[in-house]
Amino acid sequence: MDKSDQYVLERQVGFVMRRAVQRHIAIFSALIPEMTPTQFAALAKLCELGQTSQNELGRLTAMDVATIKGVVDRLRARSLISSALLESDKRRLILTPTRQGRALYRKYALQAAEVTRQTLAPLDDAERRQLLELLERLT
Amino acid sequence: MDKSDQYVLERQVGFVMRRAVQRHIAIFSALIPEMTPTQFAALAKLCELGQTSQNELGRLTAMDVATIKGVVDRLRARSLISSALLESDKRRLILTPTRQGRALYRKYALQAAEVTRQTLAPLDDAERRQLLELLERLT
DNA sequence: CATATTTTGTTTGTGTACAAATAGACTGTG
DNA sequence: CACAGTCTATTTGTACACAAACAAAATATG
Repeated sequence: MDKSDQYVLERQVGFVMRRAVQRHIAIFSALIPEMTPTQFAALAKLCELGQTSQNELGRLTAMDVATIKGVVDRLRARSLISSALLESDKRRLILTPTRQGRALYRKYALQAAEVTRQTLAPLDDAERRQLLELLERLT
Repeated sequence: MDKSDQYVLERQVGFVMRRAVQRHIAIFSALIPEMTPTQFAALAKLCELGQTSQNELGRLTAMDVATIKGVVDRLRARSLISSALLESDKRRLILTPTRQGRALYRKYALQAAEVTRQTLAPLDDAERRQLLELLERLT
């Protein structure tokens, strides 16, 4: 038996997750064409907190420093968030959602929950809970 | 109650899957630093088939035309695959793994299966099967 | 057989995602 | 106080990922 018989692409978690993510993103952009999942995650977390540093926002949304910078730059370019250096610690870039940012978040919060619902539509309630629980344990 | 109460980032499938994928990719690149998961998927599928067109390889590995082109270009630049126009249908770019490509695939096939094992390590056997089954149904 | 349609591939542009290098600001300890 | 180490942010470079527009080749259909 060949060593490579152990490996079947379609049975690898990485491949299956990648496809599930692709479908999820397609559903997201159909329901919320105005922004990407990543941008919405950052905006949502910032609205929830009211205010944080760019670095902490990155940690809370699971984005590394370079990634969160790009996301923040694009949100700021659209006037959805504003930024200012913190006086008491000049390393920190403090972010705040603007009025438009908060409005956009409110506008899409229900839609965003609907994205999760549609993504999980092929599963029943118990299966949905199980999937989320299992995925969380992979973290 | 605020509309946005419906939305908690940490409970959205998209967010949880994204983090699970991040961990998976970290495990992959620790065990197989020589190539990316995407490159390995393309090489593996091509070795399995022996030969296909770029377009079909993209479909089988769930990559769109622009993505598979980039992946193929990089694999070819490393002499892991070769390409030639098909005489009987000059639209098609037929890909074949080189000897080095096949050798590299054989070298890492077991490791790639191990990546899946380590990724699923927090789960027991029944849970692993369940997770894969549930994820597949989201496709 | 002529042309409308489909298929394959390329190109361009935008947006994650992460590693590694750099710089400036803070903190802790001697 | 000095300064080594840490933290925050930026920059650069590479690699997916997908939409949209395009060109060339093949196929279908009238």
